[in-house]
Amino acid sequence: MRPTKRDELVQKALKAFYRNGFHATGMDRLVAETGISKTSMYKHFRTKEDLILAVLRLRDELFRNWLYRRMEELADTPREQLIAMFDALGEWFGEHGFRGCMFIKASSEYQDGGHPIHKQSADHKRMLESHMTELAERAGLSDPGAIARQLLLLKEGAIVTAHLGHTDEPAQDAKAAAIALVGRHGR
Amino acid sequence: MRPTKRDELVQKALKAFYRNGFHATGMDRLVAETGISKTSMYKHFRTKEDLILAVLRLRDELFRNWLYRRMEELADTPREQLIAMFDALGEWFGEHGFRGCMFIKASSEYQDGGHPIHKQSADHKRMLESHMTELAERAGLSDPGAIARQLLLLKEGAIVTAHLGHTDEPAQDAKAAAIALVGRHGR
DNA sequence: CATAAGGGTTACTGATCGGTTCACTTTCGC
DNA sequence: GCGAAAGTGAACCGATCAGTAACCCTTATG
Repeated sequence: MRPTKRDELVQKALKAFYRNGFHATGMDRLVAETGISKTSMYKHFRTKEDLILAVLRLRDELFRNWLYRRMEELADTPREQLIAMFDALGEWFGEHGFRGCMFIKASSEYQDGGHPIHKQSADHKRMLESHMTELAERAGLSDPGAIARQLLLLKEGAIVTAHLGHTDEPAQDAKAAAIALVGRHGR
Repeated sequence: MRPTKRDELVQKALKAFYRNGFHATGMDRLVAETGISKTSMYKHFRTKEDLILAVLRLRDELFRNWLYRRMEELADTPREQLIAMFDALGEWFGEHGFRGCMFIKASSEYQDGGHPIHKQSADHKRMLESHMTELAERAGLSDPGAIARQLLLLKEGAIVTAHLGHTDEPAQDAKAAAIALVGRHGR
């Protein structure tokens, strides 16, 4: 358990990539922004791609932990927690520095479906889907898989729309839609 | 001022940027793929950014024309046309070469809200919104603005999810959600 | 036929890209 | 206190980045 430079690098690289994009952030810029020498970077990661994959792993962990926890804090029942996802998203959209979903960005810059970065982004979405499906099951909704996928479509749509419009309004729109969808899936 | 090389350049650049991304597509690569000399390119466009803006203008025109027309072909009433949007999207997702929404990509690579490319992408989404709102009004739906925004959230979500998962299934999920949403907005 | 515009060719700029090398210093476990 | 591991700084690699310059070829119109 040696938590030091490597973790520090991944954390700071996460911020830099999130703020500026992957292709647009060169390794030299990373050196400048993180204060970590290039030699060190390449001792921990063979390539920039490896570093990006590590960054995405961290992001996945942080984001899912945050979202799941926030949903639980905001509501008690599984049914209400699914709805509360959009309140949590609204909070995120309102943060200054919000720049959309890192995995959508990643898959936009590394579009080929076979690319490791693209695959890892897809994994993140799949993990979200299975969590939401489980929640929908516990909520006793009919066709939990379908409702989970629909809610996630609203989530992704809200994220990109909030980013494009620099507004957190999509969170409310998505929440209203979510309430309607969950409502009619009966209990 | 006849329509020739300039239009040809924009069309071919559109394909190249769509396939490979903006930062990842250099001007030299564009020369190779389009067969048009760099000198010529820079006679028509002062910078790469100008070229990208022209590409996005073309894309906006092509995409909106295609979507609106397809919606009209697939359904007769405004209400049904709103739903048919997701059938049209499903067709798009199934095309080989589908790589998601060009404007989401653009705003992912040029994240700063003040950047012209980001702004133009936002314009595209706004035009979609006003069209869908109008359609919702003609359909006699209550709160046409809200339903239009909700349907567009489903649309954006479906696009990114289809791209990430290499499947056209999100179109059906989104359509089912859309039917539920439009249904309860009564007439 | 002249001329001018549109386009092409080739080579080039300075900056930056991802990645490597080398010589050296700091930190830490034993 | 010694040696290995970890980290640093700076120079350097070939390739590519966006963009420019100089010169030539074709074509259409007067």
